[in-house]
Amino acid sequence: MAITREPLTRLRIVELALGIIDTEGLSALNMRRLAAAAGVQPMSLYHHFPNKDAILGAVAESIAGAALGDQRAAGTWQERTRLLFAGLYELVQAHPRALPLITTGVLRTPSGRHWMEELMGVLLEAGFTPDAAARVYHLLGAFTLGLGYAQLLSLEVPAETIIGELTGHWADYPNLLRVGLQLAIWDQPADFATGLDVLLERFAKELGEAG
Amino acid sequence: MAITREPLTRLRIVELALGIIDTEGLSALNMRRLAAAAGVQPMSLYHHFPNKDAILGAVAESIAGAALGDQRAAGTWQERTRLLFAGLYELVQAHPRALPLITTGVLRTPSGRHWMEELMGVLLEAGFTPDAAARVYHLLGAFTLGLGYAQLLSLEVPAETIIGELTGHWADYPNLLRVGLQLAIWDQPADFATGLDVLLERFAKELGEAG
DNA sequence: TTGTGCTACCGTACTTTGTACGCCTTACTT
DNA sequence: AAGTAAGGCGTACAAAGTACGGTAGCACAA
Repeated sequence: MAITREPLTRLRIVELALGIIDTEGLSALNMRRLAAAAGVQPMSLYHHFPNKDAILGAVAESIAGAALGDQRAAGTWQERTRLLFAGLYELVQAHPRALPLITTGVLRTPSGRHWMEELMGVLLEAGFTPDAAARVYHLLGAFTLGLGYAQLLSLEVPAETIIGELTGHWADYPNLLRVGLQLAIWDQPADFATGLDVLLERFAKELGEAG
Repeated sequence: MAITREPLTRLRIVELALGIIDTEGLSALNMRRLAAAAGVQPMSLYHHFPNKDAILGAVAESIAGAALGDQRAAGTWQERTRLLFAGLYELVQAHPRALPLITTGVLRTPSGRHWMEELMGVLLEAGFTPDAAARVYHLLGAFTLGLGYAQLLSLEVPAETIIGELTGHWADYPNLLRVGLQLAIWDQPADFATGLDVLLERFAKELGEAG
């Protein structure tokens, strides 16, 4: 009665990899660790992927597909844009530890390209010039990614660490002391919504003046 | 007549490391490469730093010191805040490839802490509650960092690569096609200024309503 | 002059991680 | 029954961080 383990597939490898990344971080993911999680010898992974990079790419694709899958909403261009970026934000929040992957990979996956195409469609249809549409994408994209990196940072360098480094020096930092733990407590989704609205409003005004 | 090379010092190691990071990227920096650049054997580096991480930390400190050194400006709180973030932005633009270091390290260096203390001083003095001050920092910080990561991305995945991946699929992406190269051409500093202004304006309004 | 100790630097070797290469087993086909 | 392809494995090597124990040159006291 042999122990029959789950068969190794691309999908299973990707799922396990994402699990490791989410719980232990990107740097904890290595081929031996991943193989062990799958109950298999390291070299077996290479039957399904040519190398580690390909696995990371597949992880990015998987994440992107799940969050950016089918975003086709109605409404004003503001509402539709907001929805598109809400999807991106969700992605970034769901897997902050995979962010470096997402940054370099998402827009190069089919789902990512679709998302981008959709966004450009919305903006051009609303009357933005190609130039202005690119600007909207750049600014909102940077803002959204930035929030993701802030999230990642708070995972990798917990507030206690920073506070620990400050003990004994509070006298030098009276204002930091006053703000204190507020720096660690953060209703990020609410702030994301605020920032997005403010920027969108600005773009709307520009559009009105130009159009 | 022996060839006398520059003596190895902490400063020299940091400068060489930053040079390698700036020109070849973080992943190109390893102890053997760094030693070779200094004209020295790898283990000699360990006389000046306990390990590689310490070198990276010193690089972060050096960068932070240069850009956030002494920022003590007069003016309205908006002007002072803008100046502080302009410094951060400058830092991020000057060494985009060192961004991952900066993200985890800058606020943990003396210069970074000073910057933070200064910022909190400006905001609290302006009448923001500690809570609101933290919010300003979070949002503007994420925005600024996000732009930095966008810069890094454009270095690591050049526009030609992405465009190359799209050839043959343009029919599927009519809107992307219309925007085309505009996506790669980006007056980022101008957009940084715009974004910063818009967000600051919003914070000013909130302050007015609350105060 | 000789010993003592300190600073800067180096050689060797071990560990971790990615992966090239080729073998083995299983299951299905003919 | 024999062939064959897919999936899995064992061995081995290269790149990179670094522990450990030197050595060489200099300063200075006895």
